[in-house]
Amino acid sequence: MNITEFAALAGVSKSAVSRYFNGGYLAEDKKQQIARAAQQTGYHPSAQAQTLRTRQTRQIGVVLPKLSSESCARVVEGVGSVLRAHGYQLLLVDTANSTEQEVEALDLFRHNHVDGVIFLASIFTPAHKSVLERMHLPVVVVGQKYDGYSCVFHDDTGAALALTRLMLRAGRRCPGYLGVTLHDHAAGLCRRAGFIAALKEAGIPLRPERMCLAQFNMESGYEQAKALFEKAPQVDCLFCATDAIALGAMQYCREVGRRIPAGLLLAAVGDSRAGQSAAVPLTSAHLHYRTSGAEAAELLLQLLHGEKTGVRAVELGFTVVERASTGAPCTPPLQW
Amino acid sequence: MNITEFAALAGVSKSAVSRYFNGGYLAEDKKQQIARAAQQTGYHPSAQAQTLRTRQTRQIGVVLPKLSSESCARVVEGVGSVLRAHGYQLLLVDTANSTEQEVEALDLFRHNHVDGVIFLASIFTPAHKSVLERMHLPVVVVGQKYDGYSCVFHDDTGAALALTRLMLRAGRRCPGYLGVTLHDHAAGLCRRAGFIAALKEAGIPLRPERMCLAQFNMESGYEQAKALFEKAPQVDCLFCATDAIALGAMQYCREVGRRIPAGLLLAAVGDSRAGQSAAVPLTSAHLHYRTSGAEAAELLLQLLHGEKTGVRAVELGFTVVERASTGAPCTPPLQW
DNA sequence: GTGCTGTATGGTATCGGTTTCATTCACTAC
DNA sequence: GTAGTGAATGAAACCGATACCATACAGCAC
Repeated sequence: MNITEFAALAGVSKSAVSRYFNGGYLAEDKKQQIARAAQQTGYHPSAQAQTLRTRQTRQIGVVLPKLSSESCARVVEGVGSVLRAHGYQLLLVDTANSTEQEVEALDLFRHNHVDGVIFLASIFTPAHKSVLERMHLPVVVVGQKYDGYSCVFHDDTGAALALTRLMLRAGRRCPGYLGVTLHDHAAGLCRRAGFIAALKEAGIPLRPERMCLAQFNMESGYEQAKALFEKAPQVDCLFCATDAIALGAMQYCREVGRRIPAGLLLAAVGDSRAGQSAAVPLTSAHLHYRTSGAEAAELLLQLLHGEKTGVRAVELGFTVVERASTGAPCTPPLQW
Repeated sequence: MNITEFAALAGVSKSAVSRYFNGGYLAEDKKQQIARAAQQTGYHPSAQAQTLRTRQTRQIGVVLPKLSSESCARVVEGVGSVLRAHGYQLLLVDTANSTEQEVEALDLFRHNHVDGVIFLASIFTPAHKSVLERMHLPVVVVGQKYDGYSCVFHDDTGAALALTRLMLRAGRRCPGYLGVTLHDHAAGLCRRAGFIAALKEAGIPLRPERMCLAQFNMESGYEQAKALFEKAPQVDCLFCATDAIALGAMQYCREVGRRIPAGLLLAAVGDSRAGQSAAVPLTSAHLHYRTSGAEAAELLLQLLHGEKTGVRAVELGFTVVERASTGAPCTPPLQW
């Protein structure tokens, strides 16, 4: 059933029907006629035809590295809750941590004419830069600050600083570091910077042999913890860039009999559910991922509605949740 | 740039351009002309206009209860990987566990003319039935068997049976049960049935005071574990419908000093990351969620391509991963 | 009565493609 | 030579809406 048929059935013109659904001058009796007919037939205007004419899809593209990562999923939850409330739908692409697929997905959205894009960023390459520039669409970058674009990001440096500081203030003097690739600006570079700042603040020299890089998973955390402790057994507190890495390290400690927190303090970023109920509940910085998703959506809505706010960068804070892995008495888990 | 302009620029007719992109009789020299022009201008046909004419959106609607649930995220990963390989995009709706929103989302997809729908089902109400019937689209239900529709589901009964059996064979005789609402056919009804079957098999009478219902989260698991042990302190092994519930129970045991596995064997369904690195690594049934997502996508593709396979129900197996919570020596975590 | 404003109306062009159709042409078969 | 076939072509109809436009009418001020 299309608008022409429906209009005939309702005994009015196409224009009247269009005005009924979109607002516009329309006599009361016609409104009622159309309402009745719509009730009976279940007629609904075709979203595609509307899109073709209005050039609005009311769809937002979301590009993310890994959906099964708890943090990503929370960001998307936040994005979705806000956008759906405003009548937008989410077109999701999980790029499985592949830079190539990321660029491909952004390009797809460019052609597919979504109304806007939310990009959960990890690593920025020149290819990203290029595709983002060609994209004549509102874009909001989440998780990193990226000049020239609206972004929502976290205080990764501050979180790492606070956690490391916490461990140093507990009297430890041989801090270790398990991070991720420095190409990842937020999780790699910033968190490392925070760690280093804490050392500097405490007057502790930086020792490269106490720092290792891991992948974003528990297995890699295990491997790198092993490598770290073989090189630097004297490490007495350990900052990890992600909860998963810390859990790998915890597993290693469990196996070799190193006690936490007695022999090693452990802290990480992410505040995942796995960290909460870990062997030794994990001290972690809560990064408010759901909030950053929601905030990104709000920013995008502003761009979409053409409010003259322009490009804005929003930095969100963090909450350090102290648990047993840094010697805190075990507290009830943070409410999600 | 639209097809008319582009055709003029390339020095061919609209029809030729259309045939170039869709296949059809076209002279070699024209093909090359068009290819060259496309290269230069970056022209791409409008997806919306194509959709209007062809009535194909190449988008698949996915309805799910909670994205930040690890199992849901994995299913969606599986769905996405298969569908994207076939040129389909995912339109995601997270219904936040609300039945109302679920029905609303399905209705939205019906009007929005996605090519098909994948529905991660939890609870079926008459409203679901009604909206699914009106939906003249291919639908695949994931997580539950639902007559008349293609489904992919897990052997929930078998998994619960196997886990409970495992604990009983270890010599325990007072099994407890922490489940979820029976309105949830798979996680509620089937897993309870498996638990009961194991008791029957072992000749152990069913004791209602040893069975409690919880919500799908750790906090509720904690509360219900407390309730359970206050009613039935003699319980010496506990089956939980989900990992999160088991982790709540574990937390309670930790607080009251009940030892696992010495004082209580604990097993659940889901094999989450949190369970793997829990205080006592959790024995759990791995349900192959990613696979079920992929399988559902394949089923949907068959329906979309009109292969005369008709409605099919696919049941997937499970893998019991024995860990310390049932007394197994701790094994390395299952590769995801 | 005239001019102006705001409400109401339906016809028609338009969005950007695909598909049908009639036609032409080259080639083969008889 | 003629009929038949398949390749190639571009004009035009079509998909289902919205937006513009010209027009009409009622109410009010002057």
